[in-house]
Amino acid sequence: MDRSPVITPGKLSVVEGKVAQRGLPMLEPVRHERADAARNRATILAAAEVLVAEHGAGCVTMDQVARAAGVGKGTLFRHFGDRCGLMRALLDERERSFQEGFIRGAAPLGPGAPPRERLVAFGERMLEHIEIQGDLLAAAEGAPGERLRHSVYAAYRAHVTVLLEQSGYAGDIGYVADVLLGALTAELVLFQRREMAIPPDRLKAGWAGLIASLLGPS
Amino acid sequence: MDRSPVITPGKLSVVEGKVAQRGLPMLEPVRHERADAARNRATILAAAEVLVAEHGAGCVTMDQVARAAGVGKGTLFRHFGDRCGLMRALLDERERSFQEGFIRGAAPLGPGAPPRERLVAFGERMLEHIEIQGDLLAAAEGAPGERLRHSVYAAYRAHVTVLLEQSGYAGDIGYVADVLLGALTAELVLFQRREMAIPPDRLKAGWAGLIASLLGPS
DNA sequence: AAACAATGCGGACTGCGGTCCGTATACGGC
DNA sequence: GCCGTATACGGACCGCAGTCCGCATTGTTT
Repeated sequence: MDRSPVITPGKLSVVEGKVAQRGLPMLEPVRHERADAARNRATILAAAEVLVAEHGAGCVTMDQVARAAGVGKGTLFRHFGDRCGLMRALLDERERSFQEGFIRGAAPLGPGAPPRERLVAFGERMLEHIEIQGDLLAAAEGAPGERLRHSVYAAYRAHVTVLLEQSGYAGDIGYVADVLLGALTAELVLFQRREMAIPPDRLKAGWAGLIASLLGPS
Repeated sequence: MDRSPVITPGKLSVVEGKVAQRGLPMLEPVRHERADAARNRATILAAAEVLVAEHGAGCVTMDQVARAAGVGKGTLFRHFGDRCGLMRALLDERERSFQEGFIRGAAPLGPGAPPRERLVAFGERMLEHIEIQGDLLAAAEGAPGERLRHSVYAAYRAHVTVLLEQSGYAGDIGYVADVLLGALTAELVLFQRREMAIPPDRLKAGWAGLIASLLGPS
């Protein structure tokens, strides 16, 4: 797990400015992905996409993907680390446009609207996202807590934190952000939708009501 | 999975009054556990307890438990269904006394105190519970959503729902109950404690503040 | 006590995620 | 074009959760 660098180059061609979990900034030299590797990654993603569309994200095994893509299993794991990594890669594009929406998109989701409304819009948008990508999101969840460690979560958390702050929320903002994001978990939402048969509108209303209760009368 | 009834008899000797998920009440005849089976269950639990204490809940395999208990693997799965079932069984006793605490115990956790205070006390107690049983709780979590399906969750949910209602909360009580319980998940709390190094006091304060914000000035 | 279901037992077996390492291939330097 | 090395590839291999099914034990009935 430490031996092979597994760079997962999404689109970075320069040193990623990221800092490892409480570690030192990584100033490693840029390592270039080989041409065949890039080709293989694309092939694998394409094959995986088809299989997932066909059988559902939960029923696709890594061997199936490898065989369908015509590559060895090792290649697959080299590129994506583990099963969840592959699923996340499949989500990636849509996730990215989703993030664009609330960072630079139009109000009320994007900047421009008052923070409370943005918060409500964020939740509603996320619920729709889960509605569509539910299976994939569920399949992308790995061991307990992994979700929280990932950069996607950090982005959501930062967003919610800022909005809470701008709303003038008085309590422990970081804490509340985590709790609020818990309401928008694929695990919970899929349960509410499928097992408790709660309609999307009620979830959205519930979210809006929650925000309203929290931030008090404005 | 359907073939063998797997009754998991904790202490019930009469028909369990439970109702299956939106199903009909189960009026099946009482089947009682054979003597050797009961003996084996106890042996297994004892062995598992030792192993978990020794190596941590996450590092104990089912084969290890089986070998240590001197039984076959099949027996183990027959009794507990799956790995999580075994972990839950280990938690069971402590969980039960925990539940006793807020159902029939002394105020402010138990009845007698105003519902808001009971809610705060409930969260604080749960945080302590996670502090102590964290590893086991994490190991007991299975596939995403399984937690929510279990009767323990139903009990917590019912409790929180009632308290919210008694507090005169105006919004969607069921929804808010689920969200609040999300704040008391082993997954989240262990992450906050271990990876974000948030001290217990801040979590308790965060919870209390959250309740206060939600229910407004009293 | 004998015979018969019902229930429980054990451990070989399967399928899957993930690793390892000997071999093949692409790329930079000459 | 040729060579050396960093990089990537493949698939045999491992450990673990969970299943299956022939055999053993229990306790019940007559």
